[in-house]
Amino acid sequence: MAPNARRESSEQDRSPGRAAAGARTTGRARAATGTRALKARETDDRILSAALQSFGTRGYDATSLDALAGELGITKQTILYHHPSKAALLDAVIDRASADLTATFDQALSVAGPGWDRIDALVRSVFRMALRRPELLGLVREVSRLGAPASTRVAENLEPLVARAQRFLAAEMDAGRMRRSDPALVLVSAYSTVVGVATEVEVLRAVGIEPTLRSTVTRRRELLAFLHSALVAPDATP
Amino acid sequence: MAPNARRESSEQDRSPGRAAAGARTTGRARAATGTRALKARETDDRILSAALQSFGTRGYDATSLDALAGELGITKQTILYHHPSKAALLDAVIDRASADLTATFDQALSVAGPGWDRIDALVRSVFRMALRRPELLGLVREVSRLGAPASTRVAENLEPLVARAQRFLAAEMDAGRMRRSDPALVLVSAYSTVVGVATEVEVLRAVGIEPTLRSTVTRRRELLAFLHSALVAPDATP
DNA sequence: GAGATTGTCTACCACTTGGTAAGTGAAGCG
DNA sequence: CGCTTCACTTACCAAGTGGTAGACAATCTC
Repeated sequence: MAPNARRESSEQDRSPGRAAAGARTTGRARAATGTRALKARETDDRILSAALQSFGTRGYDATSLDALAGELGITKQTILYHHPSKAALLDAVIDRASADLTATFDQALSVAGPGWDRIDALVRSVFRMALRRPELLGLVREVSRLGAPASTRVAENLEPLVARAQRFLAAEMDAGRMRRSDPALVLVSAYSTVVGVATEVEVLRAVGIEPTLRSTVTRRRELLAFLHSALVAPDATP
Repeated sequence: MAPNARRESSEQDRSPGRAAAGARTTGRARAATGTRALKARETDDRILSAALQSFGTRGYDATSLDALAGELGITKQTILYHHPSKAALLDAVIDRASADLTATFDQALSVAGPGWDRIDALVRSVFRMALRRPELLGLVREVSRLGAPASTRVAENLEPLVARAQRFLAAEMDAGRMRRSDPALVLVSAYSTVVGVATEVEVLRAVGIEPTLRSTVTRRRELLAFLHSALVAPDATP
């Protein structure tokens, strides 16, 4: 069954890490940074990585804690020690994926120029992610399918990113470099298109496109042209 | 687990109906159309409807045969009588959904004019479907996620539709009414965009759009503008 | 170094999963 | 009418499911 009963409050009450994260030297109050705690955090890290991988590709329901533990060489109960339930594990995975996504985009945008170049950089970033870390986009889609408690979390986590994108689109429209329309709707269209083209391998295969590296480059170029035509104001760009 | 071991051949060997479908008067060889067989076909129909609904919304893994049987007021074994396994049930559901999709599109295109009007009609058709029969598009996406044996079946079933769309795009490009580019790639972009916008309710919610009927109309209009800008050649349309 | 704490494991449990075996009653057939 | 076939059911089952209880050894605290 889908995860229904999830505690909505209580934030991050799961045992190790996080609680004192951010401050490297925790000082007094709880030293907590011995070799033991460190190794535990490493275990938790491996758990989160494997869970992200599996949730994002196989899916949440299709991933069992036993299987997860199996491929990690630990027992299921170790997972349940770090995360009190499967639903809580999903929450933690969502948080990690959100952080990864945000970091990747921030990095891509930080080296990009102004105007259209930012969209170009973003699309390239998404395609690179679809190739190298397909589980990230897969998780977003999977969680969006799972609905209520989990999808809300993703939405909250990615809200800064969304807000930033909307501000950018609005500014571009104000400057006359883009066709004027509702930024939120343009964002949804662009998001659906980019993620769809980047991820829906099966659909590509259905229309006779084998997803090789070569064809991926072609697709990206084609998509950028598609987006450019749709977004940029007719007399704005060289 | 995902459905892996599925018999690939043997076509439609599931018990009732279908075998002699197409010929109203089966003549000799097996009368098979008594009140009993009829009622059986009706049962199978209800099974397929409920399964399509559940597979398309909750997902394949999240749907148990017990739950399915429960909401139908029959026993799980009745389902397994009509379809030898859950995977076989999925195949049957895919066939039904494909037929529905094809029929809907055919109908939409049969009343549409030439050129851009055909795309307009198609997009409207998809949006209507996303509102009234969300399980159909949901199933396509779900199956595309499940991969290998099931997704192949969808691809095969929808191949005529895809081929038709590609021929249409190629013709439009030849006539100079559309920007010249790879029809297959344009099709993927358009597909991703339309289905994405039509189905990803959670994403919409994330950017602050509540999916009311009113906003759906707005989104559809906006998307049509988006597609029009991306596809139509600059000096082709009024 | 005694005792508390922490991370991990062994053992178990109630429940659900897809699937099988063996009927059962009624419609169809000669 | 007797007998077969068909649509469907009751009764199971082995293999998993997420989750709990408790033991145990390594580490940290004093």
